Order: sequence, then structure tokens, then C-alpha cells
Amino acid sequence: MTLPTTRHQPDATPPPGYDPRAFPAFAVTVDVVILTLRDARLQVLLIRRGGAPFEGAWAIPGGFKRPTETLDEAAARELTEETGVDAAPLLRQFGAYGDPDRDPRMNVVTVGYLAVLRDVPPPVAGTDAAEAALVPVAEILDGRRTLAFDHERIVRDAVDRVRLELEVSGLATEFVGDSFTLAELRSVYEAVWGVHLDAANFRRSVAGDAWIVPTGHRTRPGPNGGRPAELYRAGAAWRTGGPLRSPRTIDRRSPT
Amino acid sequence: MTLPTTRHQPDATPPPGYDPRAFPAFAVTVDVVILTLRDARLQVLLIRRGGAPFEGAWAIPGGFKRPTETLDEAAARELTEETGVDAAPLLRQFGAYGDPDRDPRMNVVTVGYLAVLRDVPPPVAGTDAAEAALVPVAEILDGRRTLAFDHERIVRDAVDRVRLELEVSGLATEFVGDSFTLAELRSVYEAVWGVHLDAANFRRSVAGDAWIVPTGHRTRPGPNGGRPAELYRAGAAWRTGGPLRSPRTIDRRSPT
DNA sequence: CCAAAAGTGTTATGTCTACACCCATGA
DNA sequence: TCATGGGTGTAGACATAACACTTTTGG
Repeated sequence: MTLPTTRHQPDATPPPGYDPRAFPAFAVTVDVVILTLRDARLQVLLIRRGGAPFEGAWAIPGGFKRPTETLDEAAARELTEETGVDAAPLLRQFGAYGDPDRDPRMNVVTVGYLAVLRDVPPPVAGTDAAEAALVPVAEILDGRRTLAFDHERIVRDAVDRVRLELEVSGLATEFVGDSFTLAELRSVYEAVWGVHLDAANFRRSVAGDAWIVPTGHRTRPGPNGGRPAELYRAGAAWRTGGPLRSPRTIDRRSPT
Repeated sequence: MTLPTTRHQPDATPPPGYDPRAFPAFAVTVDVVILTLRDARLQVLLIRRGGAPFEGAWAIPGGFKRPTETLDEAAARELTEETGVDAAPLLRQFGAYGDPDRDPRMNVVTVGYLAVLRDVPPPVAGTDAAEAALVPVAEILDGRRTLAFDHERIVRDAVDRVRLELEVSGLATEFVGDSFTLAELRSVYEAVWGVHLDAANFRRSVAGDAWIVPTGHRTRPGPNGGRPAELYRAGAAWRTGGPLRSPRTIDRRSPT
């Protein structure tokens, strides 16, 4: 609860007319892990820090929560400021981080949000010298690239969350546009889960209007010809979950 | 990240030698949803508030995070103070809540933790007049019982999380003791998911030493006789997930 | 008609479910 | 020996995976 109970720490009990400022004060921030699919790889939007600490280091975008807004609103504001997209429903909270030394200057508790976009706009020009870049998450997960603060851990948790949500929610459709081919949708699962999926079986898994509704349009085929792919839009079933179960890499049932 | 970026809100950029106290200050608390299985129902530990606001209302236990401890440590401390059990590994963070009006007195951001215990000790006597009680979560989920602050929402999220973790983690074994019968373990799934499971099929699902290791001991049978149940302890496979997949109540694949 | 990629059929294998049945034990 | 659960067998429905095959299009 939001007040200390008097049962086991009576010394921390506020008097009836206590001063709220008598309790430890924290800064509260919201960090947004913006993920997208690019070159068949899961990539994350990073910005280069322009000031101390960690000046010049890469970090995920974020900012302070204002006292008058909710956490969700703060995350939506950050997402809009950073990418220009206004997509509050795409945001999913996935964790809170409050280690005392996570920011060298002050006590900061941050709440991590996840946003999946089908296209990350190029950085808005003319605002500042700060850079933005899309980086494959694999570089962060395997330690080839380090980030400011505890942002490596935050990205790791976000990716874990994406892998889970792909199975239990309709997150997969957020990686693709309003209309998409089955190959595009399949590549989402392949990139995020790191597996190969048989195109024929994948088609059967999502067959039916509940999952994919034909638009009647087709893609342009590639430079060497080939049959154009049918374009679909997402059906209603995605609201309640996903059509595929994550392949269990190891069979946890012991033999016999 | 933990500092505002200068790219889109330059007015919020701190000067190099800025004063940390210039940023909005929040109280940060940790609330612990303590769940257990009692009378074959999922129940939550509530305490009755002794002071304003919401005096006399039921709430989940919690308290302020100290600047020198992590969020996990704060949750472990609250759990110990409230129940006397020291079980940090049982704690799982599941959400953060920071609506501006969630506490009428001040701006409080709280982080929700979940703890599953096999037995909730009776309230520690002699500390205070505050009451503690185990309440079926169903009473809260269907609105028959209201709680202080936004604690109904927090309990709802915690229960959602338990239902999910039962499938993707070894949470089920935390509901039972070090040694348990298959009937006990099965009742965990039945109570949390609200389903009936065939005892024969359940046995097959968890068969194998990876999941359940026979202890060689048996239970005492009931008053009317009956075959004593074998006692098992949890195997190693629970560390990587659970043996059962949650039954999908509706088949989301559309016919043909 | 050829290349390329979409889309279909088929079969083997594995998993879930229901339910009949047997077994071990204390009263 | 009876009642009471624990524990096993089995058959059908259903899901998964592999892969050969057919279709559709642009060049």
C-alpha cells in the first residue's frame, strides 16, 4: 500500500498531520524501448547522450514523469517526442528499476515501457546535435555493445517480454503495417524467436478470417518475377492472443 | 533513460551543475500481493488500515522504499515484516502504478510485487490493533469487496500474472510444500486457472524425474481409508518453465 | 516457357482428452 | 471386504512438422 503499516515498523508511522516531504524523495522517469524489425532483425532505437553522466554513450530514450500525468501518459509523451508517432496503445509496461546506484547523481526510479513500431521515422532534424540510431538487439544481448546506466538490463528485459507477448498477445501485428503479406508476418516470428518456420505450416496456423482477412490487393513481385503475395489485414482474434505457440527449444519432459 | 534528452524538450534539460532537487519528487512505495491456496481457493493477505486515508478499509501490505535499498530488497523487507518469512526469491515484480490521484495526499509511485506462500502465518500478535485476513481473490475480482487506493487493480494484475507464470515458470511449486502429493499440485492449477484437470492426464504431464522426484514417503490416508498418496519433491525442470500449457478456453482458430 | 515465390496435399509423428479399469491401503 | 482415492491403459481427436507438389505471376 502507499502508507507504511503500523504493525511492524511503528517508528516509520507518520503522525496524522505528517509532512509528506518527510519521506524519501525520488525522481521518477520513464524509459521507452522502441523496437522494430529491420533487415529481418530485431532492432532498438538508441540515442547518444549529449551530457554527463555517460556522455557520448548510447542509451534508450526516456524522461521524467510529471506529477500531473500517469506513467502511461508519460511514456506516450516520450514516444511522441522521440519518434513523432502518437501510439499510446502500442505501449506496454514491463518493469521498474530502482537500484540505489543506477544513476550516479541522484535516486532515480525508472519504469520501462516497450513500443513496437512497423517503421521508425528518421530522427527529427534541427533540434540538437544528439544522434539516434537503430541497433540490432543481438549486439546488446551478447555484450558487444554497452549502454549507459542499467539500460542493457532494461533492453534485455524488454526483449524477453516481446518474445513472451508474441505468444500470448497480438503483438506480432504491431511489427507489420495495416496490410501485410504472410511472409512478412512470418518473418516477425522468425526474427524475434530466432527460429525457422515452414511457410506452409505457418499459413495453416493463421488460416481463417479470425486471424487474417484478405484485402483483395497484392504486392508487386520481385525483380526476377515470381507470384505476387496476397495482402491481408489483421483479424479480430489477435485481441485475445496469438496463433502460434513458442517452440520449446528443449523438451522438458524427461524420457519415460 | 534517467536524464531527459535534449532533443525534443530542451526546456527540461538540466544545466551541467543542476540541482537534483529541481526535478519533481515522488514517494516510492512497494506493495506486496501475498497469495496462497486455502480451501482450494486462491486467497490474498489483506490488512485493515489503521489511519487516514481509507481508515478501516482493507489494503495489501506495503511501505516506502528506502534510498539505500533496491526495489527487490524493499519488497523482501515488507514481506518479512508482514509475515515473518524470509523468502526473497519468491518475489516477482509485476507492475508499477503512478496515477497522480492514486494517493490523495501526495504523489506516490508504487511497484507491485507478488509473493506465493504455501502457508501464511497467523498475524503477529501484540504489535498493534491492525487486523490481517486471508480473502478469496474472487471476492475482489468480481467487485464484492473493495480495497483502499487502487489496490483492486493491483490485485487483479497480480492474479493475471500468477495465471501466466503458472504456465511459463515453476511458480506452481511455490504453492505447495517441499514435499507434496500430485493431488495437491494439481489443485494449484485447478484453483488458479479455474479448470478441472483429469488426474490421470495430469500425472502423465508431470511424469519423469525432471519434474517430480519421489521421496519414498507417503501421506496418511483420509478418515475413510483410501490409498495413501506418494510424496514428491520438485525436480530441476521447474527452473525453466512449467509442464502444463494453459487451456485455451476458446479455440481461436476459426473453423476452416 | 522459365524463374521465383505463393500456396496446397499428404503423411508420419506427437500431444491432449476422456474414460474405463486396476491397485493399495486403513477401517 | 469395502470404501476411497491413487495410479495405469487405451483409443480417438487433434496438433505439429517435414517435404513433395501445384499454382500464379512478371520477365
